[in-house]
Amino acid sequence: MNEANHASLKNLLRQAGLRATMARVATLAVMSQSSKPLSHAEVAEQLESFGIDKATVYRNLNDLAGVNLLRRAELGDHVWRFELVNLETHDCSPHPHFVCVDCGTVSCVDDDSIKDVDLSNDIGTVTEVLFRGHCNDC
Amino acid sequence: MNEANHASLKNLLRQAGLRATMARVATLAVMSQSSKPLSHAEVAEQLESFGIDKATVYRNLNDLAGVNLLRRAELGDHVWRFELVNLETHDCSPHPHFVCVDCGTVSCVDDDSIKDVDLSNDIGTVTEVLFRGHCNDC
DNA sequence: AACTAAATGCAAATTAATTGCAATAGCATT
DNA sequence: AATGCTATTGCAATTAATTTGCATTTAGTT
Repeated sequence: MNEANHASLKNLLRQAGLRATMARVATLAVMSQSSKPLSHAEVAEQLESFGIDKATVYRNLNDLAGVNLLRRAELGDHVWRFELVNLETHDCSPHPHFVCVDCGTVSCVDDDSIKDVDLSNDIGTVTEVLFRGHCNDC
Repeated sequence: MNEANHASLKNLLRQAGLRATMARVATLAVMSQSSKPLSHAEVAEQLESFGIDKATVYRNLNDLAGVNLLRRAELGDHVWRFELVNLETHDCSPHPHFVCVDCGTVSCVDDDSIKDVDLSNDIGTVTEVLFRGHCNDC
């Protein structure tokens, strides 16, 4: 990570009302480099090599989700996953996810054809759309 | 529970390819008397007074879900909930489900407009479509 | 009634997530 | 740059949900 990014991540944290600690900047950095939602454990694994404790990672992921820098999602496998909220658009609206039942990998589904679905049922208000199946790698 | 019910629950189990044990019949009986999805713990609590161990309840709930007598759902609070599948009305062909994160009730979504979605992504093969949200009653 | 595989009870193990507390590190202020 | 206050961290221990190992029991068959 370069200086500029580091500084901007610190600013993001401060603007959100959190102290810009090394562990939080590192957590945000990991999250911003991932294209898919990550579990607590996956983030912790990456950060433990920097000497950051997993309890700290857990607390920080929750803290960051608490100020809407991250989105916390439960994709049906009993593991919390986090993904970076789009910082430019600050678009907190969730998008569909695809969970592979074989390998557990989670992908974001950005296909526009799927987005309309959200509104087309008469049972209630849909807040989350989840697809399960076998990913192309499995 | 009367004789007739008891016998029919046993038949249900045998037809599904499971042994009709006392613990399983009792589990099905509890489930069939509930109008809401129940957690493992809630079912276990009721059955422990009959001397049925909670590990057995956990195993049986999963077994029953495995043969589609129950449906297992996850509402976002990290607790599995089980619901009796309505045998008369539940169409076993795959269709989307809607889970209310407030009351836990699972509804079948039959809206045709949703069915095409399954094929329209390029991440993998979708086998299950799940919507989460707030139902009209909540 | 006897047999055999499946199911059970009990206890212990896993896994994910959280918490208590003393030590440490941000950051505002001097 | 040093000071002080509080939030944050590291570490270990805990909780909660779920699962597993294994000896014993039981359902369904012969």
